[in-house]
Amino acid sequence: VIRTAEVFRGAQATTLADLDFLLKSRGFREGQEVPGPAEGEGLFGLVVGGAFKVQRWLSCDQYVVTEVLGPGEVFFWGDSDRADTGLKGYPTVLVSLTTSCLLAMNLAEIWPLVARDPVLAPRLLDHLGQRLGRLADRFARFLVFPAEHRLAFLLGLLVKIKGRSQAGCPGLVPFNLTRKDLAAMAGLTLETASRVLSQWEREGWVRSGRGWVEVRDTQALERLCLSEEDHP
Amino acid sequence: VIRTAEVFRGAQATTLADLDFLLKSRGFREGQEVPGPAEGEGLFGLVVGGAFKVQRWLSCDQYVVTEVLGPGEVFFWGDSDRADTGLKGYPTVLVSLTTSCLLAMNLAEIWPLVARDPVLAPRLLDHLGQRLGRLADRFARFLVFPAEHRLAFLLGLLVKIKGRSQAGCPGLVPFNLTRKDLAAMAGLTLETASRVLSQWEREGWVRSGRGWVEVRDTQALERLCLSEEDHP
DNA sequence: CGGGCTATTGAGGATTATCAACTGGTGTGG
DNA sequence: CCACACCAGTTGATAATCCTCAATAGCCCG
Repeated sequence: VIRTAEVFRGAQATTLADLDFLLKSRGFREGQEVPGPAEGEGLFGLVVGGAFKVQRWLSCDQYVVTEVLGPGEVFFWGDSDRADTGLKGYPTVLVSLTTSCLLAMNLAEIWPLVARDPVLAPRLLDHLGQRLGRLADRFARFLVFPAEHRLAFLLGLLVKIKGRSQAGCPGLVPFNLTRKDLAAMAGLTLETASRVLSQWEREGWVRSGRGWVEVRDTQALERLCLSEEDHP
Repeated sequence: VIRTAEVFRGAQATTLADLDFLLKSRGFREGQEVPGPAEGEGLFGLVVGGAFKVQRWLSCDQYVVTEVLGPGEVFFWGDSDRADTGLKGYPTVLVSLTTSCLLAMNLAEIWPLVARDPVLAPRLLDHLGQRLGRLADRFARFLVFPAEHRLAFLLGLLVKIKGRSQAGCPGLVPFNLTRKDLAAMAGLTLETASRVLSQWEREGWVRSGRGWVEVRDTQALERLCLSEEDHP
């Protein structure tokens, strides 16, 4: 399994052997929370199957999903995000969106491997760099553009995550997704998310139900994203 | 200069020598744009002095500032952001906020150094990880919280960047900052940014003028940020 | 069958964008 | 040195978006 991961491709045999030994596989049911690292430690992980949302609590009853990690993606979960950054008292958590599988190890133990294997470091840096770029993109869009654009862009990202449940339905988001989740990812309330989806359903662009969404007209949604960025 | 940078601390002597040879120093006047990498190449850089804004264009007349890089911060500027990600046609640019100095080199040439030096990779990964975490924090806040919170949080970040012009004025943002820039960083229009600042000026919490802002009551602004996240 | 959760829909209101007019400072060129 | 344009900022009126609150319907589970 480790060998097939994009981030580890081309790594030395000894590195792969060490990873084989260190990384522990863990399964998660839908909606289950990934236990965070212990005090003063960190967690390094790789998503093998399924998907996880990175959820940031803003208050006791409100959260925002900052990222969705699909198969092949990696995370560095610092020791409680360091005291000075982040929303104090409300930590970041990882929650599985569907039946998922994860490989995880102590964060501290990855550093010797990174230092020793000349392939690993560039791979991981590139991976993080891409993530930073994508988040900056979403940040810019979601600050400025209206609800329709945000949801359309978000669905465009979500359907690209490959999953088992998509067999035969290419436009189906491959995991459970309530209106509340969608709203938390787009920075909206579930009411507005519901309204936008209802409108799109009337247009015939999507189909949706309790906990699932299927995109039927990808181009229509792409037009909603592009219409506001292109004025040449 | 290279030796004093946090990201390079503890690196091998040969690494530092190589960096010394590869990194070229470049000065920038206020408002000047950093020339991007050539087609198919990339740029690796370290901010030595001053500050730069990472500016993302959304349309021909609107941009958002996704990050502000201060002294000691590093950037990996990919080859035109890769075709599949980002806002097509409107690239990301780096613009200096004040008289600034930068060390830069070809991105491709950093990989051998990273692969060889066991200290460098963990440092850079940690640096990027922190940046990702901070951006996720801003993302969550700015999606959900109102204008006052966003601006207060933003000013809190900006005054922490150390600069020459702050000598004697600890609350002064150490570079030129128009209302338009502030608005672009907070995802607001310059009118609302102006209104909020005027209000704060009446309260005596800030002072501001043409292109500068000084925070006089840090705690008042911190209260504006905290009031909405803590409901225990 | 009832309780809880998800989703839908409506009305009202708060926030913020948009448009517009205006002020004052800065720099430029005659 | 002054007139001028121009830019940054301010302020007001209006409008649009989206949130909040509330009521209701449907689905799943015990």
